[in-house]
Amino acid sequence: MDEGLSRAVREVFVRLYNEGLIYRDNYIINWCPRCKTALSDLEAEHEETNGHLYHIRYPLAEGTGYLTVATTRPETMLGDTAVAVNPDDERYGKYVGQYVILPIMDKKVPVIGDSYVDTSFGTGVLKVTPAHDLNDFEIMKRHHLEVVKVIDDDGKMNENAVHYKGTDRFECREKIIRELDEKGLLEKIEPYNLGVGKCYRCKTIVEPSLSLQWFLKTKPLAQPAIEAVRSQRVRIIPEMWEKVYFEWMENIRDWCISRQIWWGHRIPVWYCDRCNKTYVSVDNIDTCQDCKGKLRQESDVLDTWFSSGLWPFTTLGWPDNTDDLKTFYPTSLLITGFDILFFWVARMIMMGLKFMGDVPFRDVYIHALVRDAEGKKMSKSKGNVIDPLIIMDRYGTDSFRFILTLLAAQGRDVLLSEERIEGTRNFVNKVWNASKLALTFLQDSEVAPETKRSSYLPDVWIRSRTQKVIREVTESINTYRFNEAASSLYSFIWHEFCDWYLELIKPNLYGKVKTFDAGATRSVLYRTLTDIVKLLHPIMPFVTEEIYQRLPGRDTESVMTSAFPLFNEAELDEESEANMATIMGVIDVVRNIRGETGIAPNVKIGVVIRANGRQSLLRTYEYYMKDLARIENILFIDGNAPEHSAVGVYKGIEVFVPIEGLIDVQKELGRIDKELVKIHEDGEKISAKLNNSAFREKAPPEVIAKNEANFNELQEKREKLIASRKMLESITG
RNA sequence: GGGCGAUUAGCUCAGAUGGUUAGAGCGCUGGUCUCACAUACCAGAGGUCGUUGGUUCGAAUCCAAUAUCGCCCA
Repeated sequence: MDEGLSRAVREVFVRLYNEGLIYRDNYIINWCPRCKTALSDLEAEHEETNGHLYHIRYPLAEGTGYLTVATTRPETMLGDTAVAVNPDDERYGKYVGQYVILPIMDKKVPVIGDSYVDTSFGTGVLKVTPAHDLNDFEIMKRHHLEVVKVIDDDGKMNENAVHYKGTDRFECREKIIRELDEKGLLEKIEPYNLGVGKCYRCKTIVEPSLSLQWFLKTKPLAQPAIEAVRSQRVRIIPEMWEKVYFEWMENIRDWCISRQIWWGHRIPVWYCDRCNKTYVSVDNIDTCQDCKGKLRQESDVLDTWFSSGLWPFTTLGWPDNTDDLKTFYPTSLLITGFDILFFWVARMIMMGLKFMGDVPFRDVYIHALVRDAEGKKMSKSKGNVIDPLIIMDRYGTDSFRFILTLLAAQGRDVLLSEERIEGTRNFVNKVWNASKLALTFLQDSEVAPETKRSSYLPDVWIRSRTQKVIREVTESINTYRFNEAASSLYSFIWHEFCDWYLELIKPNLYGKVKTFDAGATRSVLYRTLTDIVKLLHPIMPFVTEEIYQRLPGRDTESVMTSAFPLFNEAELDEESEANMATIMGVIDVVRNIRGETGIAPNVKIGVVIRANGRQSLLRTYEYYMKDLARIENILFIDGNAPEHSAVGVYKGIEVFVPIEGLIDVQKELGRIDKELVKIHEDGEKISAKLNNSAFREKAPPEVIAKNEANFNELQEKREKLIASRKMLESITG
């Protein structure tokens, strides 16, 4: 044990003891017969188990007849010291004050009345075993009953168990049932599901047992800790977990902190065997002050979670007021799993408030749990564990990290399958290949291209989009929505940067188009690639570092030490984004016609565009549209549409593809019809709103305007498609 | 028994403070080895948002009930 931490633990123990918050008492605790130690309530895990409810007859002491008790644990009857009924129970109320004979033991025990007894459970008669059941123990205190322990620390019956002495508790159960049956006292056995407490460490069924242990009074500590979360001095994220925290804290019970194991902080208490005096001390002591007798230190140690709860300040040097403590307490964030919310987080908050007078951390982020593809918790015994090392070996660390981030939606567990990891491996591959291309465009120079403002639309657009992504990612990370950060990056990089931007700058950088300043484009490419690498770095550290190392004129030795991109509003450009949308929209229309009507990819086509006022924009970027949609030539028109052609519409811009000899007219008519159906369905939904007078009266104007605009756009598109359809039809007709 | 959560395309899931014509990845269908990437590219199909009521001009989103599943605490 670390010297400093040991001191701190003792210090805490002594202070709490002196304040009366730590005490030693006989109480029912969870005992693990295998580990031979007491456990806290949290360390006894309750598990639903198929068991039985045994109905046993306890003969009345006076006269004939009996009371039938129902129990799941017949072996404990040897330690019964009473039988309890609800005094309001019409069936049994009259027996209160009488006695029954405890079978096997042949012992007279009283029938008592206690409102704790649930009349609807079992027979309504409860056997009371104060030494082996918490509720029975409480009843014992109310009625001043005798306490008889019948199970020892090994889980075997002890000397109080008459002829069952030395028998294992479960074996004893069987034997007792047999004996009762032989004596005609076993009424029936019913199947019954019950929650059985098991040792969290070894899964042995714990024995509730009366035992002398050390306890921490938790209510006074819990109250401020509840308040701290309620007032948001500590934020638990996702918020849902606050409810769980409150639920537990408000029903908290005293904490059994002593353990009978050989490892741990030994309890700093000394006993004088001669005069029975007890000392509690930070420093070791060996002689009794009163009788000068030799002192014996408590052999029990503390629950490991006791010292863990002190971790946020003891690791910073407490109880000394060190610089570290002054500087770093309270810390800003704790990231942990929900399974130790009570074990650790709640206790750190309690202890922090108690000893530092302040919370140990501002935010607690409860991360998701990784489960297998079926949603099962991974466990070695089930054999469904996905070994991260094997996965990283197979798919790469970056893709493994990326998939975990992508799936880490708040408040939801992560279901992991190899198939999904494949998807992010492909993304990593995409990033690498895209960077490889970008770097070939940048490698001419040793230094970073000087920052230039570009007049090339895709450049302006990608910068504007990059800024928005920077803003989104930053915001997502700040609010612990890591999956949103990952998915923003995924779609931006793949579907905007790679699918569009890189394709759009190739003609300029390969020197095929000289109208735009290639140097400016190179500068934009450089900045965008750099931003992407930095944005991705927290999630994909290895590939990004590899790329960063290849960037000419990078500003730091490693991407790790470079500054995370800062949102720069000056690069936002809505108009350029709209213009790009137009160009991409027109290209999409052509691709759609090609794809759906089955024009072979290697066939170049002619296109006629009625541009609806966007002609100069489209003309400027004509080359790129041709390039990306495999167009031979574009004809801009104002007047009549070409007769024999397929048609598509983007925001009022009509795109005609003359199909003579290219496309089956029926196929094209079918394509148009499909689109008209879609437009009709969408239009219905919107017009239903617009025709509703209540909507027009009560909806905000901007919502109405938006719906109207959408509706008009659909109508316009519809009219244009219908016009073209008619023309085509007349040709075939 | 008490509490919390989930239920959206074949599968896995996104959808802050109600206003979309409900999205993504994988899978599926058709077509491409187009000079970064076939771990790719292009196009496409696929959903009465568990059910029933309610609030509202308007509900996947809010409320209530109900069903199924999961988790936590007794």
